[in-house]
This record gives sequence, structure tokens and C-alpha cells, in this order.
Amino acid sequence: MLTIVDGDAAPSSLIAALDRVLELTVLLHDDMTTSLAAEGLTTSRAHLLWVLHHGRPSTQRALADALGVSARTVTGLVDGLAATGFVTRSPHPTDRRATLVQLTDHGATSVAAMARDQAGLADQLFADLPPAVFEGFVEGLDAVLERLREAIDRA
Amino acid sequence: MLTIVDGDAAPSSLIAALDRVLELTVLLHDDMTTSLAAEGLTTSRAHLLWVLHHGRPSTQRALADALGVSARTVTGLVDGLAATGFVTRSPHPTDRRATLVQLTDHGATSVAAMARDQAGLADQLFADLPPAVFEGFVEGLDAVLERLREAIDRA
DNA sequence: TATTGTTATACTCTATAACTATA
DNA sequence: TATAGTTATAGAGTATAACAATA
Repeated sequence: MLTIVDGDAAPSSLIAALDRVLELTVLLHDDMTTSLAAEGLTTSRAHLLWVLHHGRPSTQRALADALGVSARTVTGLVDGLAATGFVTRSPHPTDRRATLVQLTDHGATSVAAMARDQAGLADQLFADLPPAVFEGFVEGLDAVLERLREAIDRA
Repeated sequence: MLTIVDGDAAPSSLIAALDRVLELTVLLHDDMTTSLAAEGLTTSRAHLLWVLHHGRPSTQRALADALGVSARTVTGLVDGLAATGFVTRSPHPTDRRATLVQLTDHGATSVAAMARDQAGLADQLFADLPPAVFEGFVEGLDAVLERLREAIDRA
């Protein structure tokens, strides 16, 4: 974690807040990585399954676009997911260049488990928060997200 | 981004909140990756530089412990950072098995740039927030972090 | 001519295991 | 005997470029 607070500069509550946001991101990432590993998935492969669950059988080209990675990368991800039984490849009915990727039963079960895990995590993080605290958090979060999107757009 | 809200389950404000937290983490990660790439750094290498900046010349063993990776991984990271001029290796003064890694001027300059980037980001995210919104966000963030740490401890 | 997905190649991060040089 | 860091090896994610099959 890139914690910035040190003796080099005057401490800033803004920087301290960013540090805690970054800590949250790191902890969340580790938690999700651990959960997925228990099901035999990496984050990249899980992401592909997730896209598949929401978009139904897709060509690899469509998956590459949805995931924001190259066609070559999708080949590798699908290879791995097919070898471990999460997806299957089948020919596209009308375009003989293309391949359709679809979830197996095992893949669908894993996606359902991922959804349950996320719902459970949301519960653990938020369910017992005082409503005012939860609402304040969400309000601030939305404002921060908006500013972050603006900053990225400017860059 | 693993956005969970779909037609499969009753929409939940808790899940929606987690989705936005996850969106924030993804956008922050992409933003930082882009900034670091502009300086010729990956996140792993930047993390090592950051540890070095805060801990002064360190053995690779100490770096491996601080980063939570294997000794082999540190060898690779230091190889890359040395080849690109961010760090140098030198013999440990008293333990001839060990190697000290230290920042070059270029490495120190890069760490300073990283610190500036983070401070700038904190400004962009928080500086123009109404104080009450900022405080509500931080209060909620602290509560969420606490619950996340508890959840991880239980697991 | 353009597109889909592959092979070829390469770089990075990560790990374990075996080994060398030292403690 | 234990530790620091290396080589050897391997798997995963990522990319570009060249290529085959098909549109």
C-alpha cells in the first residue's frame, strides 16, 4: 500500500482520506482474490465468467471488447477456463470464423457463488451501519466518484 | 468490473453501494497504473520504490517481507529497477550474503513525483467537497474499513 | 479488403525448489 | 544448521505481429 503520510510534508486530511480509500481497495482486492482462488479462479477469469453471465454466449471478439483486453488475451483466458471446466467453445451458427463461448453448469454455479459472496460482503460492510452513517458514506462516495471520472476525462 | 446488480435478485442498496465502491477501486487502480506507466514503472516496482523511500537502503530480504512477496520476486523487481536506473545494489557492510538496495537520484525523483501525483489526486477528489459531505464520507469509510478488517480476521 | 481467432514471441509478476555463499 | 540471494522452472496475464480461414 502506497501510504503517503510521512515526515516529508505537512499532514493533510485529504491525503489521509485518500490513504484510507487506498487501504480499502487493497483489502477488498485481497479478499476477492482469496475468495476466487478458493473456487479455482483468478480475477481475470472470473471477470470473463461474469461478462458471460450477463451477456450470454459471446464471441471471443465481443469478450475482448467487453473486458478491454486483446484478442490474444481472451484466447488464453478461454483456454484456461475451458481446461478447468468453466466454459465451452462452440462454432458460431452463421459466422464460421467466430467461436461462441458459453458457461458450463459448473461455470454458472461459480457465478452464482460469486454473486452470493458479494452480497455477503455487502452485508458485512454495511448492514449494521447506522443509517445516517451509511447515507453519508454513499453520498460522499458518489461525489468522489464523480470527481474521479472528471479527472480521468481531463487526462 | 464485477457489477452485481441485475435481474436475478431483488436490488439492494447495500449491493449497489458495494458496486460503487468497486467502481471506485477500479478507476483508482487504472488511474494510478497510467500515471506510473508514464514514468516507466509498474505498480509492483513502484511499491518497492515506495518502501525503499520510507525505509532507506534495505536488504532484499527486508523488501520481500515488507512487500509480502517471495525473495525470488524481489530479485526480479530489483533486476528491472536496476536496469532502468531507479535503484542500485551494493554489498551489505557487515553481512556478505546480503545486498543493500538503494534509490538512485532518478528513483528518488520518481518517488517525489508519485507523492505529488497522490497529493494532486487527493485534491481533485476531496478539495471542493462540502465539509459535511467530506466528513460524512470519512466517517463512513472508517466504519466500513473496520468491518472489512473484522471480516478478514474471521476468515 | 476487413475481421476472427490462432500461433509465435516477449515481458512482467508470481511461486517453489535446488543451490551457493555466507552466518 | 540457518539465512541471503541466486539459478532453474513454471504458470498466469498482458501485448504486438504475422497468418489462416472466412466474411
